[in-house]
Amino acid sequence: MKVEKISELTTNRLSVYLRCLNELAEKGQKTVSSDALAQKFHLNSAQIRKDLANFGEFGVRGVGYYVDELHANLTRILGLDRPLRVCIIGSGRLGTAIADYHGFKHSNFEVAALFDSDPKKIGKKIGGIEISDMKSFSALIKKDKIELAVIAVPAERAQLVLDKVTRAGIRAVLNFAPIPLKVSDDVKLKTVDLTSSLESLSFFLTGAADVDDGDLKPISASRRNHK
Amino acid sequence: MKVEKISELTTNRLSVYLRCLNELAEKGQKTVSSDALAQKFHLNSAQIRKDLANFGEFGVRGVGYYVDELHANLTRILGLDRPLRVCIIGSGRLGTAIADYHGFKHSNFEVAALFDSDPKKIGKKIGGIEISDMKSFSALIKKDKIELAVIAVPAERAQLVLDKVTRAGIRAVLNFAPIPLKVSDDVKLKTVDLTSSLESLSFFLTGAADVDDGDLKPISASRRNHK
DNA sequence: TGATGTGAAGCGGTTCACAGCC
DNA sequence: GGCTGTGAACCGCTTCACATCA
Repeated sequence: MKVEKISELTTNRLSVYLRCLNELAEKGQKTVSSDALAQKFHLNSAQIRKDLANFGEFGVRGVGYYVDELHANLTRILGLDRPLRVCIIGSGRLGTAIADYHGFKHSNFEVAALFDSDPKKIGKKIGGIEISDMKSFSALIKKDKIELAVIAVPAERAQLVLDKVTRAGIRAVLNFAPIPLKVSDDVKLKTVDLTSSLESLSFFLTGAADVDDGDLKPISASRRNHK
Repeated sequence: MKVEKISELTTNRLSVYLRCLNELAEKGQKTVSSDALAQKFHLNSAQIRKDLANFGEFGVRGVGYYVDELHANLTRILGLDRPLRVCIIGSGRLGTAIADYHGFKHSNFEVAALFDSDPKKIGKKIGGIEISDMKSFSALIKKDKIELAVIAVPAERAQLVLDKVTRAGIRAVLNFAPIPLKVSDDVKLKTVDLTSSLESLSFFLTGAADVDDGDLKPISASRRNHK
């Protein structure tokens, strides 16, 4: 097994497969075929087999994939076989909504810190987590061994925050600020741009577009980083 | 000018160009070249020219694009030249965060209604908008001429809500529930999957991946709808 | 001259079709 | 027989390169 270049399209799908396996395991199903999975997501079964084949031969010919085994493999492949601590920067509505997001529970994510620079917010608690001062950012990141950051601050401050995040040694960032950010080569940045998503939907309302099912396909806009 | 098939990748970029033109206009810049735009987003200038050429010849050879003119054209192309009313279904943290999202102000979006089915929440106000009962959904959608819906309810209820949205005549939906949804062919569904986004980032932390700049490229996972 | 608009080439991801194995 | 794994074909988006025009 050799890891070639894995595209983000693939990792996104792996994550979706994993969630599906969770459900199947709960239902007590032992095996699943690529075809059965494909039908759930309305994609091609070869796609699924190819995605998985990037990482090994997990299937059994004539049988399919063992649910538990594949679940364990996907969990390991995605790096979810250990707790991952996340911090959220920006304790406005969006930041606190994410801090509180129940969807993370099933994964191994733990929101370990919330930051803001507004003195009025610092010290308050959201879902059991106290909002910390951005001034202590770097120290807390190291102390709590935080590996992922979510940026939920206004666009104007996003670049500054990203730089601080990078300097603190964090290498994976989910950004909600709708602005092109420059990021160093060894940091992975993903941007979710809500306005852009809505505007794209608006375009489809104009009738100039076919309604194609855009799912498990590109979704939100984002900006390409510094090369 | 004939509208061919426009991909969602293109519409996402159009939205990003538009935001950039806003800034340029504020700065008082009169013209901009595809090359200058390309450098802002670190993408290819031919990409930008091709994106725009789908809709007409907006540029002037030897000069570039007139900022104001292109801004007006993009606004029209994206269907943002009239108010677009949006409703948000699910008044948890995520729903209310979106209702309050300042990023929508610059566009022509107006959050016209917030829905929930929890009697304890109905009647409360978020950012000046009262939370309405899901029971009056269809009636309110028609009365307020709402054209876009945002689904921010738990995964278990998402399909039911989507069906209701569709029956009410809404044809563009932004979904935050991390679950494959079936949708009728004439409705455009976009899914933003936060868990999947984070899990994808987690994969990059394992070191199995190159860090490529994934920006203005596929971002969040979502599921393909019913064909 | 300088920047657009665009056919053609290039590239990456998806689908097909079938060999291989349980 | 059934389903995986995979080379090859296919397809769509991106990039190149250049003709075109102010």
